[in-house]
Amino acid sequence: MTPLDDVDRKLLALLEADGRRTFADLAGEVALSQPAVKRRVDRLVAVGVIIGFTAVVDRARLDRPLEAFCELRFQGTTSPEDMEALRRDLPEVEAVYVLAGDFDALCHLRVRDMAHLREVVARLRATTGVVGTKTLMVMSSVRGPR
Amino acid sequence: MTPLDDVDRKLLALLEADGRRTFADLAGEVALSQPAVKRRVDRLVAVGVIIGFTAVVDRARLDRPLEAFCELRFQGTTSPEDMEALRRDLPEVEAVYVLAGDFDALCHLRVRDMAHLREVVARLRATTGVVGTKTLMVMSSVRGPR
DNA sequence: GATGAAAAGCCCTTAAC
DNA sequence: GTTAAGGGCTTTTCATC
Repeated sequence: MTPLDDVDRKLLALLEADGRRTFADLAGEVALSQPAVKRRVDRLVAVGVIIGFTAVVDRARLDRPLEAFCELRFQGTTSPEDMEALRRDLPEVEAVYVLAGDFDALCHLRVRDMAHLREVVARLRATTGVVGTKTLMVMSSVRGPR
Repeated sequence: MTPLDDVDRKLLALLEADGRRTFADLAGEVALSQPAVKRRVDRLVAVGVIIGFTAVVDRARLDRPLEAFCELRFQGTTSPEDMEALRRDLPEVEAVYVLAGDFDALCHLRVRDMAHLREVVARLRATTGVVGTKTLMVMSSVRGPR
């Protein structure tokens, strides 16, 4: 596949900052015609560099104000795929990171309140292969589009 | 402010799944007129439930295959705002989580390679207030829309 | 306070080059 | 990569419940 050029990179940056910018608008920024921009963006999606477009929702404001990380230790027979399965099985798990080092995985959690967190951690600890956890509370966080 | 109803929640779910869906399209899904949908979405943005719209870019495929976390310890005089400033100052920092507990903050990092990671961690360690770090390498991760 | 209808203008998309 | 054109979408205004 053709490598990305500077125009593609500019388009990525612009669409990362505002995923709803119009092709007409983007065309002006990169000094290209509208159809040319559309073809480039379509291609970026097709090759998977752009996974998709999404609304960034503030879950804290919506329904899950509490955020935490849970470091997990698994027994030696557990595969990375089994660890990643936590994301599929528990809706409170936003992400699972399989680690090299001390702990085997890191779970990013979002919950309604402490009782909910207690319940989720209990479910994690009851998961096959999990032999230990260490939970870290998040007091505040920053991310999303710059 | 008016609390969110089921239509708002439906719109959020739809826009999370596809941030570029048209208002006309959304209107069909929630059985409302186009202007009504636009007003609701504008309101969700205005009140901050929708932080913004973005293209989800696969940085691993693009230019930063390596992912890591860096746990940070700060001296007692450092404010949470100062910790969060790392996200603004270092482009390799995807997110900063201010923690309650052992470490003071957790940085999510994305880098090109090990040399790049070494450089970023060095910059973190050279940051005012940082007195200790512990870096965790990510071997694989799962997240994004289910 | 929120909605629907209508209209003008802009945007998207396709086709042709 | 460009231009051109049709159709669709967005956005504003205004009347309504």
